[in-house]
Amino acid sequence: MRKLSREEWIAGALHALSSGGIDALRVEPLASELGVTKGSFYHHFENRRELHLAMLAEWERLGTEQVIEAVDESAVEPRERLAQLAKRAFAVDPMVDGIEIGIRAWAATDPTVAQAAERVDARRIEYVVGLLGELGFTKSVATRRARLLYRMMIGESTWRTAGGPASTPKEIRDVVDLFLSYD
Amino acid sequence: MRKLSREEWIAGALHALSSGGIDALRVEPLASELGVTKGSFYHHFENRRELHLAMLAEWERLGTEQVIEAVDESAVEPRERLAQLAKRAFAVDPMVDGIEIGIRAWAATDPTVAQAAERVDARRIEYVVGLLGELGFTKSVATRRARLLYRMMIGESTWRTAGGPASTPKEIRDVVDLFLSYD
DNA sequence: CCTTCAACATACGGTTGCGTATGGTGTCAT
DNA sequence: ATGACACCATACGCAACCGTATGTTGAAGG
Repeated sequence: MRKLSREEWIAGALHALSSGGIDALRVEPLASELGVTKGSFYHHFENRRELHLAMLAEWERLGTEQVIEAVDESAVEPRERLAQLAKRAFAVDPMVDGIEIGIRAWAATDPTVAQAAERVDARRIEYVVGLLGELGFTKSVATRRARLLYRMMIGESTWRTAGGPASTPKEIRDVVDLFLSYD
Repeated sequence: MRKLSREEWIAGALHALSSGGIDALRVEPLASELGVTKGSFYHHFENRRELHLAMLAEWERLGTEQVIEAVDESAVEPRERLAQLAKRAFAVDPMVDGIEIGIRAWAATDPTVAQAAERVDARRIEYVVGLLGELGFTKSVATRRARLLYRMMIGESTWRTAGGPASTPKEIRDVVDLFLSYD
């Protein structure tokens, strides 16, 4: 009899979300994939909603603080931190891409998810604005540029999920350079 | 007894896709929303798959040729045509946004959809590359810039669907200007 | 060794939705 | 008016899945 933790259920659920969307996340198939029955699920969670909220919280943590901390520790120069961030954001990881678009498609029908996505977006953009500020951009230009850059990063995720080829290193450099050119 | 055409079913299906994703597109609820029963559906379509393919074909048509024709007819100057395209791409239309992200989330699990999305993306980018070429960019720069711009447009759709605020006119102008600056 | 409890299995009722079979209704041409 | 046909309603069997109720197992503590 296999024993699972609540965290393993959440990880498995995020994997399911990534590869099939929130509606493909069904308790019984997921249990089957994890090698148990739904008896296990309803021991760890009240219902599907509770799992959904736990997934959302986990995504919010993984997609903001964890990334920001890693980038901050990678370099001191804002120019280099921006490059590191771009490298991460444009990194090919179908799992991460799938979760990202899965959450955003989900947000279209669930206000709670939409609010979480807005918080994540705001936090990420705020970080990029900070970097651009350190690089000498005015607040207003930095904000506009950060929003542009962020949209492009989301676009990259969405694009790759739909089967498109990833951006090349040359293209990524082009992005950063383009966004660092003054008005 | 209300009478529907096949086209009305497709339009209704695209609406359902837009507001709930492909998994929320169920025959019986959709029939109910259209004021008929599923007897009507199975008269016009063999099964759900046939509806899916019809939706895909309709999206492919609406999202490429129809837009390109409209833009081409709107102006002769490539600079103006690019502005028109940006205006359209960044226009706030929850229905269009929803369909776009719905298709792309769907593409993650259905190879046929992924292929259609790739065709659409290629066709759209090809058009932008043509515009940038007319503006004096070299083929390679034009291609890179077009891909950047296109990712940003997808990002805009995805962003808005998740509840984010639309780009302001000033931001849109900033995008076009930024992308027209030479290397 | 025996209790206890966390972790899981199993069985069940209820709902939703797919696809089929068959019957009804309005419209049009002959 | 009467077939013929396009369009739709209704009823059915079937499968997937949710959540609950209840039984089972294995390990840790006394």
